[in-house]
Amino acid sequence: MECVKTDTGIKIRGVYDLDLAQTLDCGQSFRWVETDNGFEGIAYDKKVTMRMDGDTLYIDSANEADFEKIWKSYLDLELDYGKIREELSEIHPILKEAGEYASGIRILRQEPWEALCTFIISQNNNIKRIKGIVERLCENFGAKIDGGYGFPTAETLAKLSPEDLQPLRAGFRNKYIIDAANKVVSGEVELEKCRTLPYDEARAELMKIKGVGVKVADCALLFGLHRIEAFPVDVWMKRALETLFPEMTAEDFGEYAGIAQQYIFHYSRMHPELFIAN
DNA sequence: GCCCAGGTATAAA
DNA sequence: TTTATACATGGG
Repeated sequence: MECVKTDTGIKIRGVYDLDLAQTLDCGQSFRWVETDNGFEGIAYDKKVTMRMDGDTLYIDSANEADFEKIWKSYLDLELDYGKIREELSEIHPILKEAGEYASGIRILRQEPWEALCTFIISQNNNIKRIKGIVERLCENFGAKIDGGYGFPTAETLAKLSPEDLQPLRAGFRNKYIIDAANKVVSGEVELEKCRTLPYDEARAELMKIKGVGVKVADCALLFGLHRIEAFPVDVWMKRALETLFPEMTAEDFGEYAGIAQQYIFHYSRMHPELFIAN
């Protein structure tokens, strides 16, 4: 993997197991939009555009320092997903097939607070509307950056009341967002501790927040704190498990359960006919 | 109008 | 411990 400067940003040669559509537009992050030039989005207060050409990743509006500091980690480029797919393939033949089908998915290392907040918004909601609410959240309360708005900090939101979030049109989730901000700022919930806490305790830590149940907690752990053993189960995944892996539970997927979950989710979404029976 | 969307809090069985 | 219902909003 080698990063060099270009006219418009940087390019990185030797990037494998990465498909930007599968990774940036699969419901783990809500701030990426596909344009003519690639995927445009904001993370860590930086706006960039990404596109792939073979094994080369182009990131426009980025520099080499930010690649080392932000984007290499954000795209999880130092984890060998090919090797992980091999290990998962041993667990179950369908997992092998799902992995091959969605081999360009990576688990983003998003900012913990952003992941927590966006998945609170995601409950009983659809991706299109989630993206709209997140966009309004950033425009209204995020810091102005070059080309857009960063994700608002917990400190900023903790100063507000649920009524102040009315412009988001997020409905009953407003009070959950404010509760999360308050508990993160007061230290009652320590996000960083959730990186190293035993999984069950990390989950319980996040579930102190109103509006955070097992699903939202698991998503925040997986996508915000890179706890890749977390295996978020929603209504769709529950059905996929019952149909495709009737003999298995979430724990059986092992230390890479979160990656397995993403493969299964993508695979099952692309093969809805498997579930018509229900 | 009705149903649903990568759920959760709450009350009741 | 398990099961039913409300919750805000917007698109189909």
